[in-house]
Amino acid sequence: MATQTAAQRREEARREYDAFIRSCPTNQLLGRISDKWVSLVLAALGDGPMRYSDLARKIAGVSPKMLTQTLRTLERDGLLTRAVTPSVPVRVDYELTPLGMSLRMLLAAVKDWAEANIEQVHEARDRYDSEPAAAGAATGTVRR
Amino acid sequence: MATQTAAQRREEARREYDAFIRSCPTNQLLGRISDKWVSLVLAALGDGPMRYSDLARKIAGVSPKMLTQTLRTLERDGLLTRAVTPSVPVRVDYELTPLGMSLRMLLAAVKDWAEANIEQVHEARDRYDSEPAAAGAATGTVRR
DNA sequence: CGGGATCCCGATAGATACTG
DNA sequence: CAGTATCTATCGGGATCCCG
Repeated sequence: MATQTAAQRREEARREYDAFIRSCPTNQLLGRISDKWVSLVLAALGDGPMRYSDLARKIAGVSPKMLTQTLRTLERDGLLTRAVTPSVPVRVDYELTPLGMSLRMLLAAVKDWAEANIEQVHEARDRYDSEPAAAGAATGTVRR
Repeated sequence: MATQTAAQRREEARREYDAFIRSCPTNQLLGRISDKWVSLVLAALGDGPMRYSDLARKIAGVSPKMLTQTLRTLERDGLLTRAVTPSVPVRVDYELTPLGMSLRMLLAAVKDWAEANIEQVHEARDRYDSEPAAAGAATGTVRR
């Protein structure tokens, strides 16, 4: 057991890395905003408060479970507020907090970059895909 | 079969939504940058070109497979270049393109937001977690 | 109306082993 | 050195049913 395999060394490194990742604000944020539904909820609530069912209709395609789950984590992180009105049919309103608004701004920046550069990305992709895959093309990997 | 269930209607909506999503540059970009390794590779290459094994060592914890996969997609999207030098031991250098640099800037903006606001998020989280879960607390859900 | 609890499946990250 | 090929364990996401 003297000589450590490369895999063993990498596993140890991975632990440190994992610990680092969890404490890294940037990765936490990336994980949050890249969530499939988060950006849509944030966008939807940008026009003002909405009820649960309004959100469900506006986002169209989201299951109740995912909508609730998304809203819960966003509430937990202080990005939106949840107001329950105990009327006869219950009424629940969601509204962005200033912090949520702020995140929405950041998302807008992301959107701007995407719209400004997506064309270049697509061109690069087309170029790459139409490449002869160089000489040899050993196993014939198709890269799709 | 006259009455459509809510699930059926939602499924149809989901198809439209999925088509929309795939064509949405913002979501494409979010998917890309939120990839676990992409941000790390981009960060690593910010200091200049690096060889494959240098990246593997610097990123520490990544498996060969994931590193290669990440590099390939980034190359395909025109965010970095891959230069093979057919010397005796093969040598491969990776370097960011201007587009890649640009994306790195965006990521920096994300990082800035994260570092500026992560504390607020953590505070909100602590507050949320220490809440009595309101009156009634029916099923005793613990929310962890 | 606004959810919670549960089961299930497809996608994928990662370990492992091998190659030019 | 710079990957590729394969298998498996995990896990998010969705469907479904039920409750306050």
